[in-house]
Amino acid sequence: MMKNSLVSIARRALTTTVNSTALNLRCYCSPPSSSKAKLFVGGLSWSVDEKSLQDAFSSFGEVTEVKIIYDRDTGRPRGFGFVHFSKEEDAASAKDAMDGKALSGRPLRISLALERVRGEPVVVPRLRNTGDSSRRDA
DNA sequence: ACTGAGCGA
Repeated sequence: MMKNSLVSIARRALTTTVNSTALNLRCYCSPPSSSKAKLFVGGLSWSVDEKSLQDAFSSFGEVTEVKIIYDRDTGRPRGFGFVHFSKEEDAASAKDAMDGKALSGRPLRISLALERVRGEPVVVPRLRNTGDSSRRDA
């Protein structure tokens, strides 16, 4: 029970980007019970399309939404996307079935999509201290 | 043309 509660704790993925002037923080939360029908598909070939993913995943269940993430800087696909299923079990089946399978000649990495935290990414204007040594908080 | 380990506006 208690261990299950600990496991149920939402894990946070923190991406820290250190710049000369600012520190960019992006937080993601893992859904405890909801939005499990959302799959993160990584390792996608840069030549893959949304319709390809939809066609590949619709074979396992009803795909409600398919979106491939493109880089807004270069305009090229980052190589990963998100697939929404109407049923969580179908999403899990598709994940278990398509995970490790090669699409467009490239192995796919499928996992539960982490839900991005609401709001905009936290941007810290400046680092308080470089911290040459690990500081202990009282 | 080449590249990649990554969670979206």
